[in-house]
Amino acid sequence: MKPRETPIGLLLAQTAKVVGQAFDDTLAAAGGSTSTWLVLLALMRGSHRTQRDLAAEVGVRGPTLTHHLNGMEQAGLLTRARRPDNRREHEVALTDGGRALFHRLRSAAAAHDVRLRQVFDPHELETLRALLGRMAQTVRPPASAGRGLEEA
Amino acid sequence: MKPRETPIGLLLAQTAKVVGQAFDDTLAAAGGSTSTWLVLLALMRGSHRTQRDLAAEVGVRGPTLTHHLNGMEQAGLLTRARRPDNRREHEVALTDGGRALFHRLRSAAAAHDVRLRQVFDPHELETLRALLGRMAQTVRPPASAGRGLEEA
DNA sequence: TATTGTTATACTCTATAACTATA
DNA sequence: TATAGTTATAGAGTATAACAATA
Repeated sequence: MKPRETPIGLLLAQTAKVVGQAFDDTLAAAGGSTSTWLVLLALMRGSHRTQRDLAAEVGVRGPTLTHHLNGMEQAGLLTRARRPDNRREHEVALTDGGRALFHRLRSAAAAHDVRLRQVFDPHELETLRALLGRMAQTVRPPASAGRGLEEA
Repeated sequence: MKPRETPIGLLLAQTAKVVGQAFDDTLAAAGGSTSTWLVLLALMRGSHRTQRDLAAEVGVRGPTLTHHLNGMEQAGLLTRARRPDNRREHEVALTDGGRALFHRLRSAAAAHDVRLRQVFDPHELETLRALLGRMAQTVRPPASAGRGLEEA
């Protein structure tokens, strides 16, 4: 009876749990959270127009984004206003406070990343990136790849 | 201006999110969930005596474990009874239904793992294991390692 | 008193369904 | 009607504080 290796999926899940928790803690200490960080990051990138785009970028559904935006707006991090040219669409704009938090969280996230990187040499880091990238694509084929799993 | 690489922490978080979601879906399709799976796994391992041990093994606090055990007991997956020798401690025992679900989820998890493994050769898999292991230890030093970060 | 576990309560993140406002 | 976003509601997972039971 060979001593079964931990399934790679379980190992990844466990790793993600502790690493993710550590990341949460880091951001919390800087006055934020992972979801706030992801929203701020997407807003700063600016590669969106509608909240739908934004939600997709953050990786959540519309109501979930609305939920986060509500909290962030109340915290004075951003404002929402209907676009004059198409009043269905809402323009989400960061306030100075929002930008300030972004920078603080970015520093915290960067410091966290430095810690993570410290145990890897550049080659390992690249290897890890590549492997994680392939793993992600394994479970989530890049959008327009066709499903072809159950439909054969 | 170099086009900043995605921080490794963020990449790991994103990967974990999609891979974890896929794993959840897999288990849900088999009639379970990740937390149920982790509890079943720990129970089958049997390397615990008290619920405290069990909670630690699963990676949650006491009340969270109680919460899950409540649901699983109601679902007929397990029973709880005070130990005669020390009535403070509760013996958690899987029912036939619990064991059946364990096997079903194990199959589902195994199938999921096969999919994940398909994109890696054995060497890559070993590399990935090693890198993930070191990453986990970076943020969560193995228990009795001493903290020595803020206390220098 | 110390240990084991539960109850009460609450928070975060997420989602679906139904709704409003606009086009 | 179709699209953008919000509201209402719910559920899963987690936690802390206070409690009960047992030793």
